[in-house]
Amino acid sequence: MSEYNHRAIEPKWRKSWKDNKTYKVTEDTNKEKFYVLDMFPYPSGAGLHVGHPLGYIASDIYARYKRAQGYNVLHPMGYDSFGLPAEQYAIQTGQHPANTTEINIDGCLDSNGNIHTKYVLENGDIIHSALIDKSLKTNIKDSNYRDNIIIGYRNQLDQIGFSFDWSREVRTSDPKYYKWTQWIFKQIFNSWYNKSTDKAENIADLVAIFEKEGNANVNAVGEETPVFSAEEWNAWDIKKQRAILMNYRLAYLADSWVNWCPALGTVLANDEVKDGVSERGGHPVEQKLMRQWSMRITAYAERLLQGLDKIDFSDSLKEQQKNWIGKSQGASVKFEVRCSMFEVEESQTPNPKPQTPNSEHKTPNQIEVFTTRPDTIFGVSFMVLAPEHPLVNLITTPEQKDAIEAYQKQASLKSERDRQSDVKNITGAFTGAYAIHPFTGNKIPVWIGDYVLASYGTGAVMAVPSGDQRDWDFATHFGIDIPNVFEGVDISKGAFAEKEGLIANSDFLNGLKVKDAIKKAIHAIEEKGIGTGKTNYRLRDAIFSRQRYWGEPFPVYYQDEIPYLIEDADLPVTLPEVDKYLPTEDGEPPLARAENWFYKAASPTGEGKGGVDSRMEFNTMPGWAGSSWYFLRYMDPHNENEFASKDKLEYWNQVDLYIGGAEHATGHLLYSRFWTKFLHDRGFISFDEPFKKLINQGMILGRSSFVYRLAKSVGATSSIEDGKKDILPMSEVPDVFVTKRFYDIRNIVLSHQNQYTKEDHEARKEYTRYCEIVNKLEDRITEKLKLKYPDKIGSVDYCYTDISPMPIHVDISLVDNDILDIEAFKSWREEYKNAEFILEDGKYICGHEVEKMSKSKYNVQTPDELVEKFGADTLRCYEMFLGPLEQFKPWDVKGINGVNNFLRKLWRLFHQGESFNVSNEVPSKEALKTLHKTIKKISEDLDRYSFNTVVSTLMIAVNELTEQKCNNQNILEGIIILLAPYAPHISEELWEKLGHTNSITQANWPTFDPAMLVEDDFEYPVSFNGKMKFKLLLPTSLNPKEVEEEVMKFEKTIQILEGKSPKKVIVVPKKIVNVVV
RNA sequence: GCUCGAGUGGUGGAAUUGGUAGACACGCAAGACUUAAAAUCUUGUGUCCACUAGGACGUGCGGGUUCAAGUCCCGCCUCGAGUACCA
Repeated sequence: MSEYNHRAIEPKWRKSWKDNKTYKVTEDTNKEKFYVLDMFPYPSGAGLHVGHPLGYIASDIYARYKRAQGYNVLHPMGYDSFGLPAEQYAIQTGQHPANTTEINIDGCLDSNGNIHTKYVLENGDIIHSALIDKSLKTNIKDSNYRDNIIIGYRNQLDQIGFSFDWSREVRTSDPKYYKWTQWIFKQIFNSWYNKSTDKAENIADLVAIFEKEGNANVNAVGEETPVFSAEEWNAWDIKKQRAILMNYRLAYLADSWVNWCPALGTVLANDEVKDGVSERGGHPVEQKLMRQWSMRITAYAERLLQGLDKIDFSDSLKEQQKNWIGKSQGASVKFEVRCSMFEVEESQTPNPKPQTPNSEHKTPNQIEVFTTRPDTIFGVSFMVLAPEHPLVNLITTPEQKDAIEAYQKQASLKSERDRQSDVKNITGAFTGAYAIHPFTGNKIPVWIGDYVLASYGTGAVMAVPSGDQRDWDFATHFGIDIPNVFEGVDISKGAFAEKEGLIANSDFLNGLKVKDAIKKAIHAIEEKGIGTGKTNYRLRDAIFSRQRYWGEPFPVYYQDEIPYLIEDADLPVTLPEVDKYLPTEDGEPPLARAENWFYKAASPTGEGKGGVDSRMEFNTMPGWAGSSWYFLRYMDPHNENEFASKDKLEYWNQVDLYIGGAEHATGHLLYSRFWTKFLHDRGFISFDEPFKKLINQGMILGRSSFVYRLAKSVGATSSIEDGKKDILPMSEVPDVFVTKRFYDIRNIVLSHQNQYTKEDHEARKEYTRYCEIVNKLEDRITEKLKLKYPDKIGSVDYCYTDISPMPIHVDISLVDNDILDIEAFKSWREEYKNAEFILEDGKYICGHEVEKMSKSKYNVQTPDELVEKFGADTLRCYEMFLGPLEQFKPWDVKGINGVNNFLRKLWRLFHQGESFNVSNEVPSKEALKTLHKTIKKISEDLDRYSFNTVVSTLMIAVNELTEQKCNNQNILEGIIILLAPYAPHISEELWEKLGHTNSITQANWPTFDPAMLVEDDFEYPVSFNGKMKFKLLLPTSLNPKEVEEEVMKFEKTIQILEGKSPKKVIVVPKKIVNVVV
């Protein structure tokens, strides 16, 4: 066996690793730990394409590298297995999502490659949940039925040779796992956020305070709650007490405006909505007021922001989180409102309450606003309220009532999306009411307008048209005053929004710089008692309910519509069986279909009694629930008493390296940081950031191939009188495909219609030539058709002159090096079997384009076929070799041969002819130099996560050793240890052949010895005025002065200087010489 | 619009702190082996001029700092990502 044969080597070692549990890891306090984690996947039936394993390969390499360095490495994998696709499929087919999820993960084939009988019907048809393409009926008698069978995520992953400790696998949909998701929910429910200690605390402590002294001194994050005394609290019944506590809980039930997606039948979190449509599926989303569970993530806004400084995430990701949190500093100010209606309407309570978590106490005759520019308060010439603002109905004068109501109605009909796309359209209505300027006493009109959002700040703004473009536009549109409060600035064309310059026309702020004016203004506002300095966040509380089936049930039941928690002993609350996975007729979530779903246990704590009046919660938790803490469960995945033991949590601690896609920037990565901080606050874990270092892998894009089809039509050339009846059917006319050159040349000719450069002339000539070929072909086709269908009317007409040839995606498997396999293409589709081709140099050249990989573009490359053809080691190296991990890059199979050649070349270093052949002689100085510079470079590269350059370095090493004809055992052993993280199978095989009985995964990373790289000579590049002219080999022992002398003596120097003497000579030892002339 | 990131041969990319631009690989071309093909090996390959020696230009564009700039600074252009009435 002298040739490298991955088909023999790779299965052998994968079996060995499995049998010997090579990658099983236990807590070993003698070793330093290292935790390498991948974002776990949602297991879809479509399986993996080459883009998916990219991050897993990188993390696997890093895990293996750290292991070789002596770390105890935790490197687990699992599945985020709750999710929409399985549920949508369940709705369509009635299949339980647990079944399809299992199929997608485990696959349908046994170890011999035969389908499990449970997926085969009596007549041999395969049940369609086992098929990748569900629309294709497939029978086990079909010769290639395996092509359409789900291989299973796990099987696909296993082929690539990852070093995951699979004994730690978790699945979020496994009741053993979600038991603890529910348990964590209970902790969050039973917690409140104490602003004084700046952390989450047990709600029982809060109850104790209420019982003792009421809530007057409680400084908590939560809904506005009227002050009550201990006596009042103690006198209330449990229902009332529970209702009050809901204002404080970190997981709370409230009526909130939510993103309702009718097509999906559920609400979505803000990060699940993109451009006004759902991220998954692109369905429209509307605002709806619903009773929902929410998580009070806003309590953590500041800590989530500050925590970013402690963690190593990319700048762009930190930036995204910062924007999402959206901190802004300024002041909140109250404006008095004068309105004759007040006396009449004052007693009425406003409703419905908008979602304004930050709003302070308001009496009905005040409008509270938030501003970041209190320095411009003298520039206020009107106020604007959001149309939904509760004050609007109270302050509107009778004369304006109709106009206001009409506007409110119009605004409420607009979806979020319409509002966004309608930014330029300025709309609003005057309420008839006036506010009083707190400093000037001027009357300022109060308007409503939908450019003010009900959900941000207080839902109202003080409009400063001179300093804010939106206010300026509004004022200009409605003819409102624009008082200028900036010194020497022209505001006739637009607002001046810069935070620079001096303030003018502003009484006590005149002549101050913006920064100073802000301070002074806040001071004055506070002194007057009309407001305070304030910080606002854009971050909203996270909606935690989903009206779906396939998610974690809440550990919650209701009595008198008050929620109570299920006892720990009764966890997990498992998903009940339902007849359909759809909402009920009255719009309740699918879980409401479950029969007799009540909490039957009597509660020992006396809160809620259980029984048939204790219905369970019908909502389920969102996708991010299970993924917010899974990295903790890997530490102790089988623990039945705790989510993970304290010791193990302490040992494994934070994730040292986390790799995954950037699409989770504001979802998963923010939520898991939030839960980690919460668990830290409540003393369950010792750290408050989950991920120390994060790398976002870039997407691998597909390289699509195109063929160009000419437009065709069938025209009637003869009349009916000729005795011919039917018109020739279009499908009988063969398609004509032109090569890429025709397409290009046509575009060139058309884009330069009136220019007659030489190139254009050439292009025209070439184009004419092509057109003639097309004409001839057309004649030939017409003749053929006439013979075949003598009694039909019509001739073919190719519209190459006025209709552009149409680029059509063609399956990349039919194209090699842009050359189309014409025969394969003809049999690809029935409609192409008679197709004709216009070639160039006898070949059909396809066009290409880089786009996202997708089935519909026929550019998907699966790892399976590459593993089959080249081996997993080649695939692993190639995916890394492609370019920097973070970068988006096109997939192109062409280069994979080069990487495969490298492994074969490496194999040959160990062999001579047919036999394995390594020597035990003392290695040459050269070979040692090659080895040690490789050790140095690879270690440095891996330390900075430069995965691609490592492959090049290994190639260089192998090239050099081949050149040196080195087959020295010591050297080659070093090289394969360095290679092992990238190509573990071949390394294990060669390691074994070198006589080792242990696994190469136990070998130590070689140590770099600088002495091996010491050189006697250095080849100095000598440049003149910075331009390199020649190289000169000089002893490294020379000092700069001596180097200069040697250079000046050298004949080429004298030649270049032409007798002139240099102004200066710069010598950087062992780097460069620069002669300045 | 705002924020962040990126622009280097025919292609993917390398150049880590300012110090030989284009490593490594693909592709292409020529040659060797072969009846032939595949595989393998050898050589060449930034552009232009000279086609030998050599010279000029060259990292999106324009300027600057420096003995020296892909790398630092200023101003633009293009592409990508995120975000968008956030007061």
